[in-house]
Amino acid sequence: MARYNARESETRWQAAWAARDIFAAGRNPDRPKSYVLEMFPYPSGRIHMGHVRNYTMGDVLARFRRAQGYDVLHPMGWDAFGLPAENAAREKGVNPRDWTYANIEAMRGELKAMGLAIDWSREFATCDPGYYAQQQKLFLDFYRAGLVYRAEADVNWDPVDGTVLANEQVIEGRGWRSGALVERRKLAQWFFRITDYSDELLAALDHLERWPEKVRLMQKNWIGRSEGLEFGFDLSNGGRVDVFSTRPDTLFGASFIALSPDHPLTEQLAARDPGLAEFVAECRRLGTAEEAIETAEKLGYDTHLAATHPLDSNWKLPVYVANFVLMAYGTGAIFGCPAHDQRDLEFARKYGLPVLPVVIPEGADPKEFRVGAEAYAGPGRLANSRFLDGLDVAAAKDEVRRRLEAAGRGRAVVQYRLRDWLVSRQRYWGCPIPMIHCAECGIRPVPESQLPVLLPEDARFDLPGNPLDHHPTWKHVTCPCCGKLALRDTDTLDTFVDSSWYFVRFCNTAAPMPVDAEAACRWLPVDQYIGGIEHAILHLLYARFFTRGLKRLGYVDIGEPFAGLFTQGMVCHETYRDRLGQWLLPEEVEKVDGIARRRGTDEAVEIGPSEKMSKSKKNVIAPETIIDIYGADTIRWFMLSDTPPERDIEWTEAGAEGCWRFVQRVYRLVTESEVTPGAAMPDEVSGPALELRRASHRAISSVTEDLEALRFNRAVARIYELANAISAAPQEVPASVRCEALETLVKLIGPMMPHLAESCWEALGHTSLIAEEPWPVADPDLVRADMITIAVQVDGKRRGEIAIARGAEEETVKASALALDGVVRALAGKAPRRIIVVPERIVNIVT
RNA sequence: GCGGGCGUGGCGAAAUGGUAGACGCAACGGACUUAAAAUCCGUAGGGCCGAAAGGCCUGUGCCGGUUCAAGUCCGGCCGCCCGCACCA
Repeated sequence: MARYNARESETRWQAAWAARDIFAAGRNPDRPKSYVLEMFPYPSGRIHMGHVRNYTMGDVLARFRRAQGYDVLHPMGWDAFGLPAENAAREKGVNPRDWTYANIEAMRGELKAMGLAIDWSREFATCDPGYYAQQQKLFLDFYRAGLVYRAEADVNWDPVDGTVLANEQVIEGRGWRSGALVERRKLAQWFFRITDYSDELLAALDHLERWPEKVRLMQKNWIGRSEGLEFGFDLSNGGRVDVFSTRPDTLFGASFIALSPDHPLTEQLAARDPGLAEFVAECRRLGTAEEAIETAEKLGYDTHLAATHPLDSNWKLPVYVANFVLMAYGTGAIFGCPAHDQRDLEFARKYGLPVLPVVIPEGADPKEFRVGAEAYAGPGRLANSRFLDGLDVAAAKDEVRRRLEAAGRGRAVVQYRLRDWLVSRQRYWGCPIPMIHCAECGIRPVPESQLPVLLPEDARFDLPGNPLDHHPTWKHVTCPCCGKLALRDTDTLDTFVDSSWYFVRFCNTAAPMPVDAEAACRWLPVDQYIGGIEHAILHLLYARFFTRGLKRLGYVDIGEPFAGLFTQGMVCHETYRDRLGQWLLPEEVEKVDGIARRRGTDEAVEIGPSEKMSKSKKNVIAPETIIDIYGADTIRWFMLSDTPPERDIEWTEAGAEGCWRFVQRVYRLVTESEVTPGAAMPDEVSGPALELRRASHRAISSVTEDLEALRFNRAVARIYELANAISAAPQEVPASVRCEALETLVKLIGPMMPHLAESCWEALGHTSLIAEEPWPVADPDLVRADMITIAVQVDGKRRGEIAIARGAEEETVKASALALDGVVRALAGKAPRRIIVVPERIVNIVT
């Protein structure tokens, strides 16, 4: 029996593709283009199953498009800057650069073993000086265009590691590595002015039709647009405080003013009020951890200031500092209307403040309506509000706005939750920010002639803090303006900057400027982007912003970077624990008759639920191991089979074996069939031969449709059906028909199991590469059968089926349906009242 | 709390309002084999009747509705998952 040798075949075909360089993009400028991209990996050292799933999907699409006649760009690169390299340097004494490039080397080998149809000539790493040099140029362009600025900001400062931490790296108020309590520090930092595009980033979401609804929604919420009124209250100390409200209609229900603990006025007051200073300190200790917020009591501190109601100068409101008011949103101060805001209600109840309903639900009596434990946030008519009484909410909002605007005390504003993007990082392994700080001239960009600002290779990692900052010489430069001694900016850019334009650079990785306009025009936007949902906001929003910046600068002429987005599910596996509750690796466990034991012992192992593969739970399978055992095509087939691509998939040994068996089965089908390549198809085929031809063309039709829609699991099922039809075809089927079926099968598996397909194609007598063969086209006459089987129902219950010619007369259909035994029995002599015939679908006889 | 998604055999899942469970995994029976592996053939939602052929009932989380016809559409529950969350 012929055995398929995956290892030998895969090496051989990978070499054959490389020798002919068939995956190079841009070789067919006359063809339509297709840019297929998967989110590039961080070079951690090894590829994992998530990568395999992601890159398999992208590869199938890239190969499918190529076969369909597109000029395909399908590149690969490395998101290579970032903290892990620096940590490795601190912990193991290696150079971050050496560590990173060694990882890239290892991972490139693993990716190549997957047989990906990638144009490797375009490969780059974001830590290549050739890339980050261009990024520095872009940073300066953005700076000159007003899209970059420097400002003081509160940041998470880890006093032990001496660096700023991202929010995600602060766990319960402590640095994730050092365990030290994180401090809030005000530091001067660089920002990208993403909020310039708040409205546009929001509005354009509606046109991203090939993006998952979920991602668009998440971005929408993140941008968080709300319309309201900003207006001021005069204070008894002669000052004034501005508030923002989306409910100015409830202004006559106001009971108090609340300032954020971080409000400038709070700071000013705290300087002379130790009680307030203590209160502010306590608020900061509580922190912003989600759990703390959820359970924290509404706390306030009475400043004993009085605020004058803007619509009634005799009305005074108490001014509190409250722990629930965020400086980051609106103006950092609110007016509290307890009757119509749950949070304000809780606060009012605690401090004995009035709760006056001013919006009365339709049908309720304004005199009777009371607010209990729940604030009323619904629609209604205004009451207890003087000239607003009787108006609905919208009209009341308008009226308050009109009056406050007329009085010069307020204005309609649109608030966004989105904040500018802080890109400074006090770290070594990133793109240096090309700025110079001069005592005389201030902050000056590094002149372009002096770009790139390269990272020093002799940094030390044995000290806490930023290695660039305590490098003995690197930061000392002369000012480009006055020539006096000055200092480099020692911060590096957030690595999300690197990934915000890498897909643009792929269009021409050798361009002496950041973007080769002609190449960008040819390839952009990315037609299909594939990656994990975890980037739904950060990376995908930053890239959308960056594209707009690039457009403003004239580098690109597209509105959106990614025309199509697909977010794939995670790869999961069962978890295992020993008697002591310690996690076990899958290879430490063996299962006999469904009972799990520690391999080589009789120690019972507890099988836990299937969860995302993670090092901490040890439920990981190394792709390399699977490729070694079964080959790349098996692992690729697994990733595409059974589970819809957007859902989580569970890796199982049995499933992998099943895939491997199918690989062997296809190979056997091809090599054990007697086929005569090129034999002429008989003019007339009928019976089983016709059925097989139909099966082939149906498969072409449905697999094509499924791949277009990225429904890989359905495409796989259709391919199984074809394989089953070929197996089941009787001897008498002519070799030409069998050959057509086999060639179809091989072409259809081509994008999914490319090595197996090449071997089979060769076995069928071809000397060409299937990777260069066009995608098959279905004959519509063969896709639609002449004879069809339709179900016959009586009163909606299935009672039989009839085989009938397609396009048969309705009367004929009715007659055959009524003649069925089952129908006669079910009717039991009753006359049908109505017979519904849906052509080619169903007959329903209603009594 | 707000927003979104999902709920179908032992499991992963299919199903333009039109034969529910395609296809795969696991399972079971058989063939081949000294034996095993591999392979091939067959069975299979649940229940009942029948020697069999076959027939009947029931079935897509629960309750109701629309329709000749509902896994699919509408209303109301229940459960699970994800995202956001003191956003004024």
